[in-house]
Amino acid sequence: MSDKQGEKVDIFAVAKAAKVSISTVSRSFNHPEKLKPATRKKIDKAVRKLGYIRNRAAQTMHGIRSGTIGLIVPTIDHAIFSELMQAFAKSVETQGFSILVAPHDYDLEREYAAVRKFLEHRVDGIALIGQDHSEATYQLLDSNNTPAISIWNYDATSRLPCVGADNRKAGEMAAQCVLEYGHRDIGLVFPPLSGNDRASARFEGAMSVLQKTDGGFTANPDWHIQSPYSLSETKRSVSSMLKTTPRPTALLCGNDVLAVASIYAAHAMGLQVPRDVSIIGIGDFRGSEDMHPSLTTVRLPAGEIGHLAGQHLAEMVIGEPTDMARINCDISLKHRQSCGPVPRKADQPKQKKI
Amino acid sequence: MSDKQGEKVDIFAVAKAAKVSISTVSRSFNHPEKLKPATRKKIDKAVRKLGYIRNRAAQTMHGIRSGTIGLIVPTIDHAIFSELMQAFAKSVETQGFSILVAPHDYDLEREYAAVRKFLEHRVDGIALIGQDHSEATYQLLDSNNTPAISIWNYDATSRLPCVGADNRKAGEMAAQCVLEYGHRDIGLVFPPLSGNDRASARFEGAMSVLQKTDGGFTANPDWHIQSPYSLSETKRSVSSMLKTTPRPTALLCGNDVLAVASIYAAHAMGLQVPRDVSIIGIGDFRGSEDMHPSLTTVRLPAGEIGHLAGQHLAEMVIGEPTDMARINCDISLKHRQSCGPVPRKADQPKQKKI
DNA sequence: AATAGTATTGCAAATGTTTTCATTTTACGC
DNA sequence: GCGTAAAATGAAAACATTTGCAATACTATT
Repeated sequence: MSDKQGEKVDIFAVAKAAKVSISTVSRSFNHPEKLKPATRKKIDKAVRKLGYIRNRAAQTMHGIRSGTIGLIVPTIDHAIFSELMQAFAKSVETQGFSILVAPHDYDLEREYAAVRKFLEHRVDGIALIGQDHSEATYQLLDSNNTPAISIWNYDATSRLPCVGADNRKAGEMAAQCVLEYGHRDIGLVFPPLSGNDRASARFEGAMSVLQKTDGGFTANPDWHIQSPYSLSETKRSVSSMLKTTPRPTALLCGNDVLAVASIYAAHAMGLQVPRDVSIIGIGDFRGSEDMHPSLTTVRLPAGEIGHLAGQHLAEMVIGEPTDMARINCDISLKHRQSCGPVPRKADQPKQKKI
Repeated sequence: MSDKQGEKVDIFAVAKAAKVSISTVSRSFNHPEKLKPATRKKIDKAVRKLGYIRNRAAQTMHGIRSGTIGLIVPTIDHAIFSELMQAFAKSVETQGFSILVAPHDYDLEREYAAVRKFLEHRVDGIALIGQDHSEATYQLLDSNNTPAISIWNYDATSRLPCVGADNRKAGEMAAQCVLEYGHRDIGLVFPPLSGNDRASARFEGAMSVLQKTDGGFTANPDWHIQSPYSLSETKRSVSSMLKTTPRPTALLCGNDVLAVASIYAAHAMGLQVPRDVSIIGIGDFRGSEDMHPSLTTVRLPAGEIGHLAGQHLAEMVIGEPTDMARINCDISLKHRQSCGPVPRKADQPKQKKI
């Protein structure tokens, strides 16, 4: 394979070894069809002999694309973004791009910093999660005419093109589902809403449906938990909620992680799901279907969203400046085992309301 | 903030706007202390007015570091690598690097391709998972004197510096644990071993301990499953293993995903864990501790490994060429609920215990 | 064999920075 | 106010490529 690397091996070294000019070497990479086959072969040989590797930085300087796309996520360490990232990465990779990744820990200042840094690297495109971004971030993107896309939340009025699902509707569907099972004593388990338009939209959707229920939804403040994406913390707070008397007969969770934690919390205190308490999530993360009991949830197709987003952004980068597109991916209620009808009165620990 | 972007805004534009030379502008970024405060202020103003963003590609061409580090993982979409990636990303980020990520789907050819691509981008360092890589990959790394590190598996004879845990020992500890609970009828649930030195090492470790058990470990071929990282498939095959008569009294799983799937499989067929069957994993993924029953497992500190690896690689990039280091992170057995003593004989097929 | 036409190849300018070295400006002691 | 050292700035080369244009080498046609 490669030779000693004592000398730096650049396009000049290759040219010299192949006894051609550097222009010809360059062409052999960028327009191989313009070379005489014999020349191409000579160059290939020299490249292999020297172990030459092209320098994209030098190419980038010519206004040629850098071949990188930036993906900025709240956190890498979360099932839902993992699935998204994987699909996104694969999809842009097939178009020849590499991806730069940065987590910002739900901090919009850090998100801005990440965008800036990526622009310094001259990424060809940038993908952000959701629509909650600082004004500075939006302006930076605007003024730099770097293609950008927002992933995960569909919003017909988004400032950036977006590929995502309707999180409000997801909240509505989840609420609808528990109502249809007859529940009225419903606990809410959501992540912190600020700076997180996905969670906010779900919450609003759920509340709007619940509040116009005439059967009388009980909005008990004790039954409304705000919990971070952490199984253990969520378990703790859900446990204490389930210890109230009476306790809610159903838990509507802002995402599947919280729902899974809720199920564990219920199990740990000896309650059966859904016999004693029904639990519904939003997301349909990897594993939600296979757990026991399997989790009833509103499916948001993370893989599909990631794939489409990647494809779309790549097109924006490569293709003509198309008009701004917004893609709304279908969501669907997955009826599984964790939701069931309201427990009979006798089953409850003490009396139930009305 | 920024002005109209009609004209390209480069260092010349800034220089002109600030009425200084480009050298001065460049210095204001790289050696600000060498500028007269007044000049610095003028330049800052021009930068802000024009919305200038430095071009790292141009810097990189000067042999200056690109400020990127490549991380190549088997898959992004897997809890264990997520945690690792997050820690790694944060750790190199504090040193000012951005990270390029590529998944290779357990395909060493694709891993090679990813390394090549990253080298074209002139990454300052490369991190790979484990020690199983193609010869071509190793040679490429060698000849390019780009700092590289191998993460996740500690191996005293590794070709690259490594930061990881002793996977063989993890296998031994898991085996030791189930033996100490008295189990002899032990089922094995592992991922495919080829091209995966982590899983192979665990398997070998486990087998070596089991085979020198004099109580008589039963190596039943029906009780040895090879299953991909998929809850549903694993559930299926574990279910059928648990239907054999007699069935194993304990399941030793190559990682926590498989262990969790095994627990779900057991639950789904009405078995209790650990009353009817004990289950142990390896990894201690996020969630393993909080599930119900909590998973007994050998903890591999993914976060710590990722953090140390990032720190170490950054040092290799920035600092003097230090001698090759290998870091072995501690692992520990987490005794939790999913493992217990062997069920009394009477309990096995029908009868309930006590 | 000469000519036109075309397929290859080479030259040199351009890309956006950093840095060395030379030059100019400033400050300070007398 | 002058000389000198130190501080600040500028000019130009260097970095590794791509590409438009010019030059050269073929091919086919007469």
